[in-house]
Amino acid sequence: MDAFYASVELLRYPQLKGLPVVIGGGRRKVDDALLQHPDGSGPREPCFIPVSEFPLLKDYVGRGVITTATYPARRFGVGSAMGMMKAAKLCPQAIVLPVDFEEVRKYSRMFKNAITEIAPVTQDRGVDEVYIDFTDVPGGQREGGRVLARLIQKSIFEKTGLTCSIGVAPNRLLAKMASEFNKPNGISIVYEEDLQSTIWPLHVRKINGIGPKAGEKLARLGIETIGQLAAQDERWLISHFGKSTGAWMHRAAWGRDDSPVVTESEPVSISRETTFERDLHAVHDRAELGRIFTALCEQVAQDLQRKGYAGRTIGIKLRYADFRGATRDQTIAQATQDAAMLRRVAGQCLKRVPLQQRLRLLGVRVASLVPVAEAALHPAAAHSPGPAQGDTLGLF
DNA sequence: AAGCAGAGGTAAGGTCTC
DNA sequence: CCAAGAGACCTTACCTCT
Repeated sequence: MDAFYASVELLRYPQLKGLPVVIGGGRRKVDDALLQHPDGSGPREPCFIPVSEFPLLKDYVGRGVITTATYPARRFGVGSAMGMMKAAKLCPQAIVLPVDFEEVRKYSRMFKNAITEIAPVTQDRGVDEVYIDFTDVPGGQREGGRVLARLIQKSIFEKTGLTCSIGVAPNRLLAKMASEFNKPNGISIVYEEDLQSTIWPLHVRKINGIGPKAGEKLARLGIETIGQLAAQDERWLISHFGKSTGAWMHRAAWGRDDSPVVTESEPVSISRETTFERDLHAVHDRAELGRIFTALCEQVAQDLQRKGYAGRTIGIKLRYADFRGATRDQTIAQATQDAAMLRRVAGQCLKRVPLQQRLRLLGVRVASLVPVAEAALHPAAAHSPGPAQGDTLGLF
């Protein structure tokens, strides 16, 4: 989907079309003040709110990053994952809106439903992306897939008012790259024969899976383009990147990918984490950290119950003020989805980590998940959470 | 008794993606 | 004075069992 989070907001506030808008930053839901009449006469229609009343990036205070920027904002150099303060310097006049996850999920379901009505074999890749298997869709091979891609774009637009970009290729690896070639609202077809002409000139970072670290390491080895990567001996790549990654890199550079479109999958872990508004100290801010910690455990427990899972491996994650991180986890005998149990075990994990430095982030994670069928029928069973956890939380 | 190989689990850290 | 949140997967190390 094109600038998904931002495009969803533009449906609600069409007066912002064509303007630089960024989504991200705060933890707020919808900006309540915006939706109320300044004279206090009650709520008003979002589409009638004058552009001049929207909050601007230059007035933003606090932590956070950009989740999505509209294309007009991107022309100022603003983009996903950029710190808000840096973005404010590049484009102070941009309008800022918080993420509305509920709304985003609603449109995510809508566009995915539009796709599966046409092509039933799909694999989720987050809220705004899917892989689609064209193989057995009637007409899926016409014009290399362009006809079907156009049909899908049309259906998504009719049902949601949103645009997307589609890449069609013999496998997922190449399709993903192809989808980047014609944004926004574009279609790109890549054939096997296009490997040398279209793929090899691209930078290695365009391969889905080669991130900043591998990109840097390849650069240090004198490899910039995918073609140069393809020219390397597989054994040499393995010697530098390990058996699995090295072999994969070699295959990827040659456009080879036989991974299937996986339609169903079980989650591996469920977690919640939060960055504090200011860095907190385990001793000095003990009470506040304790509250946040408990709330995280309760949220994870709620997520587990809602999704019907229990887990045996309970862990914490923290980030110090200097951005170094640490994780600890512990596996227990019996899978749980109980907030008090999570808090007890996570509290034990916390004791195993140095807490002299201030913290900026705390997270709670549950893994080794097992489905719990009854969870939906008996949510939050009212059994006693056990004795107070005061001692296990002594550090807080 | 000591050594080794392979499988599987646990733990910690890191990388990558949207 | 910066750098979110959720989740998947990989590597390495260590331990246990066979």
